[in-house]
Amino acid sequence: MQLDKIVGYHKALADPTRLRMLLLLSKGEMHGQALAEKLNLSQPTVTHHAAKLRSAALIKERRDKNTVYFKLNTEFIRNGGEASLRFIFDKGASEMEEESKEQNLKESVIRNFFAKDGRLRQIPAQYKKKLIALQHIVEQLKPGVVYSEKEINAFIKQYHDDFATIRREFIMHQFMYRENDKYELNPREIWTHWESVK
Amino acid sequence: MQLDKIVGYHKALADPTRLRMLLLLSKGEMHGQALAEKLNLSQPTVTHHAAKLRSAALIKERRDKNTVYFKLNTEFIRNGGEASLRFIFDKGASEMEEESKEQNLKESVIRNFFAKDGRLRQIPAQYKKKLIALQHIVEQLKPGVVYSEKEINAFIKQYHDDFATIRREFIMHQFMYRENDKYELNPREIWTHWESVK
DNA sequence: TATATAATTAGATATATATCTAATGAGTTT
DNA sequence: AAACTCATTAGATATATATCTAATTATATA
Repeated sequence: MQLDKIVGYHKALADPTRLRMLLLLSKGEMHGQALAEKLNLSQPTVTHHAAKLRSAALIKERRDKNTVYFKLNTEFIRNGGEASLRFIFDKGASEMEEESKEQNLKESVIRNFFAKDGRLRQIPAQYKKKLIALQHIVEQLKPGVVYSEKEINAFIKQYHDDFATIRREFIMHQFMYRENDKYELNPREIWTHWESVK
Repeated sequence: MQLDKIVGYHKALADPTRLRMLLLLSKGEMHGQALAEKLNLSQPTVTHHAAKLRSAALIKERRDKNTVYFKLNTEFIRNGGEASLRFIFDKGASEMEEESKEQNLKESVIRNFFAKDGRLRQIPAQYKKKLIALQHIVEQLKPGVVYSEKEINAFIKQYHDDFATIRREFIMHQFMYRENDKYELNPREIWTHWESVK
């Protein structure tokens, strides 16, 4: 049971200093020293908070020379808050100890929505099943590889003709990360954040 | 929503025991003893957590005889999560008044620190005034243009001989942005320094 | 009135964490 | 190589908080 992920998410946001950091970053990326100065904190304190925000997937970092720039993980923030409480409502009558149920569902989705040749028959309408199908496809991409939009489209078309929709869902649900029309897989921790809990 | 409110909201959700309470309550209302038993906790501990959830408006209570029943504050939970992060993307309205107040200071700094030929007499020691002087200079650069370090140095030397210090301050205070020795103006929203984040 | 049940408050303790300074690391510039 | 700059790690400290037991309060019933 991954309550810990949700707890971590809210812990990251349960501190005024970190909220102020996010507020500053909402205007654009900043490096550590600038943040420390704006917030009247020491650099180590900024590092401390940045680590928490990063491990909750709320910010991303980029390094230039020896300075590190932080910026919001915007897409995640937009979706994360809502997702973090969905588990309260989406949870059926089933108890927490039934994690195997998750596995069954996964297998049934793959069995029923994917043809023998591996193509996706149709995009599941049900939220949970859709995520499972998306994840099944996205797992065929290689971590760390930067793909062009063309490449992503071609890749998706192997599975389904509506590549535009699926490509958008990849971004929407944090399976991938897009910058300047370059696509890259997000780390697994980010896109296994919630779905196992609901 | 105020910063403290948001912090309180996330603090309430930043604990596994409280999440499990919400999960239990999502199936229907329960009284304290039942919760204590289900969660393997003492009654006082349940009281403790219930108080936190209540003051974050996540649950409501009802009393019958001498037992207290808890239930989810469903509407709030459905809306509150989204709202709690919207502040990051909204523009703070209270910052507007501050800006007019600072206009006077700005004029006085430009009057006192810049000579008639436009050169900077000296770099102000006071933090706020220094920022104003830096901004006054940096505003002469064109947005969107990528400058080399040589060009930046030459540009600054029109205003002051110590170009190295001022160039560093440009970066430090987010007026400019450096990547691979190329310099570029940051968008104005980033270096509008005098809205402090309290 | 006395007794029983549920909840809260008080007080103690252990763990977590926000922050600082000092030391170290990593990368750049001279 | 030495000096510089930004970031991180280590270690210390103070505050917050999750949990317990014991005592108290509130309500109901015999």
